[in-house]
Amino acid sequence: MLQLTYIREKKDEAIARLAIKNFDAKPILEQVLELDNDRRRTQNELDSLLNEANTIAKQVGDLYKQGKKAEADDLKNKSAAVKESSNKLAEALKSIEEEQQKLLVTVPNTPNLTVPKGKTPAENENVYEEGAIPKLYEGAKPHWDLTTQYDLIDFELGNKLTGAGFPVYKGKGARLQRALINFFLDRATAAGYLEIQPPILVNEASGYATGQLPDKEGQMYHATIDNLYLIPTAEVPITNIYRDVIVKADQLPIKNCGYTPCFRREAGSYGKDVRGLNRLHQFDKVEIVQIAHPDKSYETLEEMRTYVAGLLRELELPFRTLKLCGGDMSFASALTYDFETYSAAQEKWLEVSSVSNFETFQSNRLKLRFKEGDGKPVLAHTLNGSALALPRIVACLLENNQTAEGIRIPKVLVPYTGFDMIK
RNA sequence: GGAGAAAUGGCAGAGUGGUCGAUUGCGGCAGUCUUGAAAACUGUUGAAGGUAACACUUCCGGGGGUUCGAAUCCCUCUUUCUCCGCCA
Repeated sequence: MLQLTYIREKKDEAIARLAIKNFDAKPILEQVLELDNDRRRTQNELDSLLNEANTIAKQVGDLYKQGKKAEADDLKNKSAAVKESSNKLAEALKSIEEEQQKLLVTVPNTPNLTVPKGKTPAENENVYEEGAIPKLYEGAKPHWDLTTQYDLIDFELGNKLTGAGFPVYKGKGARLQRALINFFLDRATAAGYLEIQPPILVNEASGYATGQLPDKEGQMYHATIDNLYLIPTAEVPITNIYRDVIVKADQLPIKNCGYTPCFRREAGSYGKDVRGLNRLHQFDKVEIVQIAHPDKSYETLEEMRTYVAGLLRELELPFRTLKLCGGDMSFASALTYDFETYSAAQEKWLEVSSVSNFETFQSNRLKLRFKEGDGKPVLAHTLNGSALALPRIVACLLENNQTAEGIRIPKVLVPYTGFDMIK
């Protein structure tokens, strides 16, 4: 959620920046500001009425002490009238605030000024590319055939147990999952991230604070009996650790990482992109989260970007980094880098990580602030990224490393898998 | 799941209807002293709205109520603790 003071002070800048996301902010922001004036005026009136009521109450107390009962009763009547009008104003204030809030939550984050204009993924800016596209041997197969051939992942069985998009990993397939998770967690810990193991169900308040609710409600699995949501990413519980928290400036940056399964309903996704591991309802991911000083958050973003690139390099996967254009960015992000690895048998790039700076967009809803010395609390910047999501990495590893003799495991993973070939 | 107790500022812990946003201690910050530090002493120290700055308003787990007036009384929800039951 955008900060009201920002809209108040830099409305035109906000409108210009939101135009990069192809969002016409002018009418909404103007309405928000109008409501803001209403709100302040109403609050002022209410405050002076309450002041009056407080004064009367004190006088009544004094009069009783002095034994002047008749005068006290007089004042009590006066108080009743004041109370009636203050109640009315309080209600008006509440509805103004609600209306304003309703509008504010529909406004996306203002993108960084370096974000390229554009509407579709085709307009994302390819900022970096590394690694050679592998040439596969004759008879190479897509991963969904390899997983069957080597009995690594059983999609049909998952379908029986739960439904489409819930695969069952078996034997070396399961071991490869565990290896990747441990590899990612070890690397993150070595890079200074504190490992967190959060709950994978969260309450409504958490969903709201990181922005999954109310707009993306249909994308989360909802355990209605207890009104809990299955997390779509570890970002939700980990970022919510800092909801309503004021940290000290010298604690920044805060670096957390966590492995969790992630659950996504993926309502509205069809077609060949959902084949095999490309799009699942349940998948595993290690997430990295940072809370940074506003002056440092873009340095932090670059650091995270370098970190993710390092992981892909170690896994020997060809990858590229895209700076997302305004139209392809998420609602909450100010700047996002996507990482894609090349899937050699599918002959296409697959998104495996997304690293974003949210600036104060999340922290405003979270009320996540930091304090410098005796200064006033200031909203911190939040950032997060996948490091990494497993399924598409697995797809690329299987496809790119397949040989007539079997599938080769990258060197860095061998200590974790305990085998160097899947035969 | 049953019975009882509790929820107050970063922490501990007073406060049971009237200058209580809240005594006090610890912690934090600033200063005095010191070559420096510690100790001691002095001062300061919650958040939100509002204002040019004050004023002013709101917040004592959440919500509602009683009252001229609520941290204090009532209702309700949540959470925690103790005992019992069940259990990976």
